[in-house]
Amino acid sequence: MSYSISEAAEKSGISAKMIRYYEKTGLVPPAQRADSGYRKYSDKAIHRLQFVRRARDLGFSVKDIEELLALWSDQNRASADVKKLAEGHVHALREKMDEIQKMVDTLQHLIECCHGDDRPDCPIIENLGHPE
Amino acid sequence: MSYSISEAAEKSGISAKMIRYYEKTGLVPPAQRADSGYRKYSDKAIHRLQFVRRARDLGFSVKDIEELLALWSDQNRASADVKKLAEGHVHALREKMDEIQKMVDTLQHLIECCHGDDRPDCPIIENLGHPE
DNA sequence: ACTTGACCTTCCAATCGTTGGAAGGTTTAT
DNA sequence: ATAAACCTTCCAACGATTGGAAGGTCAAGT
Repeated sequence: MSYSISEAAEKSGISAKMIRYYEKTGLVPPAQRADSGYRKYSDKAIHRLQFVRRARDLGFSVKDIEELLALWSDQNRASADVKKLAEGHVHALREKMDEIQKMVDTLQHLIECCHGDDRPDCPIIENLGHPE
Repeated sequence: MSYSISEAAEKSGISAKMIRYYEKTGLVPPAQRADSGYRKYSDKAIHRLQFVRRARDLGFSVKDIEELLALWSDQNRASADVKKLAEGHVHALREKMDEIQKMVDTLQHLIECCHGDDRPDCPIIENLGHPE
């Protein structure tokens, strides 16, 4: 049994556009083709796409996913390698969160200080103009 | 007194590349020019760049900064308009944080379940392959 | 006066992940 | 036969930033 690209898109949650893009950039192997030139996808190929989708949902970069796919299909992998990759990613995510948290803290403080009425006086604008 | 683009970059914390880009896209008005064609920046122009820098540090998009700059130079602004803009931005930041937090939670759980040794068994890879 | 190095200019390309559209071919159903 | 719903490739845009190439200008040292 094999599926068209739009069926593969539906089953994997990755748009047809992105499936073609992932193929072009080598993240997934070239799809088989029907006589018409249409791509067709086996269950295995779709499973691979689902793996990619899941990894992207967890925020992994395409580059990371390349490594994850290699580890996935490597029966002799060391789980330590997977763990290291995941830990690095979590670390990056935490840094991004901290960064955003700092922004939110600052903004929230300014927002609370702003009366938010018709008058022009505004601690938010003032802070942007003259941060201390 | 006026400054070169690299001096403006140093004083504002925005790279010369980006200053030119901001000018091209209309975020900041075209800089004055010396006879040589070199851009020159007044204290006021640099102040404007600092405003932009500060707003970007708080994560505002260039589009938002356009509005903030307009409000900044509008003596008749309503602080409510500034507040609304800031609140919208904080809301978006919080959503992004929540998204990342969910990723971190999932990943952290998987990482804790992974023994991380030479053996191939790995709950992280398994989850990517068969999420439940 | 001349050279050197540090600056400046514009223009074009790449990054990352994704979406959009155009122009054209194929399949499917009426 | 025809229309709708697919599919193909190719090219462009998003947002913010960086990089480089090719060439002009400035300031200092000799």
